Amino acid sequence: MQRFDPAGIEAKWQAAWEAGQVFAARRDPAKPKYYVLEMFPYPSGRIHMGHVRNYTMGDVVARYKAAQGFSVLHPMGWDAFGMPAENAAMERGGHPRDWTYGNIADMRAQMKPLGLSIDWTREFATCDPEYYGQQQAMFIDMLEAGLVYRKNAVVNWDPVDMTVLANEQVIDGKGWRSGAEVERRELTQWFFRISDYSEELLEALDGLHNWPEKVRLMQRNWIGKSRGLQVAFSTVGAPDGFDRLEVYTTRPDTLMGASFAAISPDHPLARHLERHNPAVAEFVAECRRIGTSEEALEKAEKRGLDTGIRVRHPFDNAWELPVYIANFILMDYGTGAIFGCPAHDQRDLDFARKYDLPHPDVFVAVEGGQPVEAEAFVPPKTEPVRYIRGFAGDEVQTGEAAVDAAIAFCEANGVGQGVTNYRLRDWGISRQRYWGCPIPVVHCDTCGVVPEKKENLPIELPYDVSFDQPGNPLDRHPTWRACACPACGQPARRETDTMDTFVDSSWYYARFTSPHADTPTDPAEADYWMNVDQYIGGIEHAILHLLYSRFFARAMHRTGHLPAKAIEPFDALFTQGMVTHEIYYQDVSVAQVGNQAMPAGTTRRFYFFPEQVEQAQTGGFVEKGSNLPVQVIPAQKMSKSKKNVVDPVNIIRDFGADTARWFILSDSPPERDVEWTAAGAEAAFKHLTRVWRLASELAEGDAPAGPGDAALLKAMHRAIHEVTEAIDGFAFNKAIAKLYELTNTLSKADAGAEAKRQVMRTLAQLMTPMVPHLAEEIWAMLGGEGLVTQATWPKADPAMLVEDEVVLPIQINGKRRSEISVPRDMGTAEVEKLVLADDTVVRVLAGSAPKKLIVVPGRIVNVVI
RNA sequence: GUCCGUGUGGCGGAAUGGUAGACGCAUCGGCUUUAGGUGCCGACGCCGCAAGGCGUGUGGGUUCGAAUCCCAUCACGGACACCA
Repeated sequence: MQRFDPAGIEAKWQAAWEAGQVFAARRDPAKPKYYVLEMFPYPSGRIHMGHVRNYTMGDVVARYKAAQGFSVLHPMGWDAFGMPAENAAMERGGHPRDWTYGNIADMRAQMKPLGLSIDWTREFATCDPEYYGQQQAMFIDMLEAGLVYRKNAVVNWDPVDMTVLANEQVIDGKGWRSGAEVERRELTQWFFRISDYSEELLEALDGLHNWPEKVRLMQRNWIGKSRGLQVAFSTVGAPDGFDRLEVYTTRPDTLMGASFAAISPDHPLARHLERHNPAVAEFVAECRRIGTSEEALEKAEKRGLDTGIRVRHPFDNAWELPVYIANFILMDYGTGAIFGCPAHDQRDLDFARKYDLPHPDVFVAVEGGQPVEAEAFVPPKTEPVRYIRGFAGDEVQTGEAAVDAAIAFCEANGVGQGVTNYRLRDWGISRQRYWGCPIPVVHCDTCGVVPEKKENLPIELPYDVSFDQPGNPLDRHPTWRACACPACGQPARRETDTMDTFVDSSWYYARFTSPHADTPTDPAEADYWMNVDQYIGGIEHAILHLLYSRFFARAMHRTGHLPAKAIEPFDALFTQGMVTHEIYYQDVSVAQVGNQAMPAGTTRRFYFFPEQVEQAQTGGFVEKGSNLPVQVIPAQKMSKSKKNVVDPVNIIRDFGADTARWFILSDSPPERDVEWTAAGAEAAFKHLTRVWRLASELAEGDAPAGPGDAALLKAMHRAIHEVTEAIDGFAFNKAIAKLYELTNTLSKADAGAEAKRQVMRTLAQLMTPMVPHLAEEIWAMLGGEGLVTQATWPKADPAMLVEDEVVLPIQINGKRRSEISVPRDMGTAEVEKLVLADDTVVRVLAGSAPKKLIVVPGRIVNVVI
């Protein structure tokens, strides 16, 4: 007999699919459509197991929907702009464009052997001028629609490299290359008015029923709608023009517990003081060294500087509070100024302790008033508390009601007004980098900032740039900046900032519907294919990418590039877990590092790739060859620096794509992390080999009927039902478990060859979404018609799914002690009679009657004694 | 620090208010094979000779009944706006 030969089988069937153009998406008004999309990859150069997992899941859905009669769109492209290409150019020479397109070619070649049902004719990269030219056109439309504007914003500035740093490039407040202390610097930048859509983006979340609840919750918190009070404090001893300080608070009920006010280092008052007071200048400069990320600000030690300025409490002119500049106040949230209530806010309390400020209580717990000691008393907003310094005397209220009352009271007394505030900030898209989509505007001395004419698009990146010095090569280019003003025709200069790569990925899903149209989208195509019916990707994109895409779809609708139904572009979202692997290492003692002697006991850690180690007889792992033991760290996300990576190319070479697909789907639920293990991959291969062998044997057998035909067919219908249900519910691991069961049942069945062949063909159909090559091979072996890829999904016969007898477990006080077998539809009274006659029940009751007898028909019985 | 998740045998997991551990891996026993890191058959949560008891991170609660719902707590992971 022949051997199972995945390499031969896979090449053969991929060629057959290609020849039949089986995966070309066709607009067919007679059919329902289904658009499956996986988050497109960044072309780093190699595919990794995370890609294999993501695209295999999408492929299961795409193939399953096609079998159910949908006209399926399943495209692939490349998120191709970004910093790694520039870093590669700086480190190894070469050009970002060559590096990127080279990587795309490599990755496409690595991906194709997976046998994904992708329509490759729609492929594009975001760095194709054809793509980013349309993006520039939309930028101009958005500018004209008032969705784009310029304002000053802070960036991380590396004073040695003289370049802007991404947050990722700031490590412990220092530039990653230069090691210099990072400064904050203000630049004029381009922004999208996403905050205009705060309320709409928030409300529309309620309609996204097929998104994970956790993602909707994260977006809700990110948008951060809050109702609060904006209140003006009058100042004492402030410079001219600063006689009032506007403060925003979400807890106006604690206004009577104020003990200080604090402003952001970027607040106009701080800016003013900075110019006139060296102590303030020094402190503010120190604050700016923390960087721009919210995370860094929150984690930094809370510090403040007393400005000497005082503000009067709005309810008591004689009550003065000191004004601090504090490093933890964000200029972008509220008014950039707060009042501190240490008694009821932990951060304020820490601050008050540090600077020896009072902390008067406003409320106490209803039962047993608790004084503020080590911790601030912060009850949830819904818990009632007794106000001891409220606006209306002693009263018991929840925080929520007290906030409303406080706002009403302040408004009535002319002290401030209730305002709704959002945490969501406008989207800054300017990047001072080369490898991105040029922002299509022109700076003219006469006309100011003018959008480029659409007929001049795309504004293409120049190829002749150098990366031998830091900063944006577009700024240094000898000729690229020079252009004519689109308004007056006089000599003018191009904008040299490029767009955030998140812009590129905010509309690629729409472009896939008409990838080569000479407008951003083709209305007929977009109308047919949108929305994405199922979007699949990593949870790390839960907020930014998905929120930006939701905004961008609305902007595209407003500028006429998408139909109204597409303003929520992703009908269903699935967030997959990561692929992890154990880490192998040895700690080796070293006497010296470089030419420096190290103290005794100093060790260096060396990591090993999985293929460099093997399991020893003792159960531990050893390095191949040397047989020296290696230590093992439990599985973590695959990462090159820890060498816990497995190259999909090697797995496909050794076992075939079907094995890689089968294993990565089988071992964990899709939303959770999956650990790649060599043993698991081998087991998957063995199972597929077994299925193939079973099919080969059946292909040759004769066809007498057998006594077990009926039972086998019943098992088949049950499997059809269960596998279909599991795939619908994105439970691919369960679908595979059911396929194992059917395989086992089939191989042991006491049935005739004809029935077995029928079940094997159905098994092949059910396996098609996961292991399409093996399924085609079996289908062909057993005389299936055409390609199994194009066969209609099998249907379970409902009559075959019902069991006549059911086993009812009998619990005694909730613990299972016995069971009875009864006809499926037996009445409760009769079941009770049988239960009370059960040996175990009789013995335990010992003559007395049960306190209660609960019968859940068809499920369970509980006897309470 | 803030927001959001996850936690079940030796391991991945199944069961989402009703028999905890489906299915797979590992392990152990048996059979086949010239041989096998092959194939097939069987056992397999923990304690216990057994009867039986215990058991879903930890502590409490709701319920006839809790892995599942609620409260608290611990551990691990993701996001934090210029990584993609």
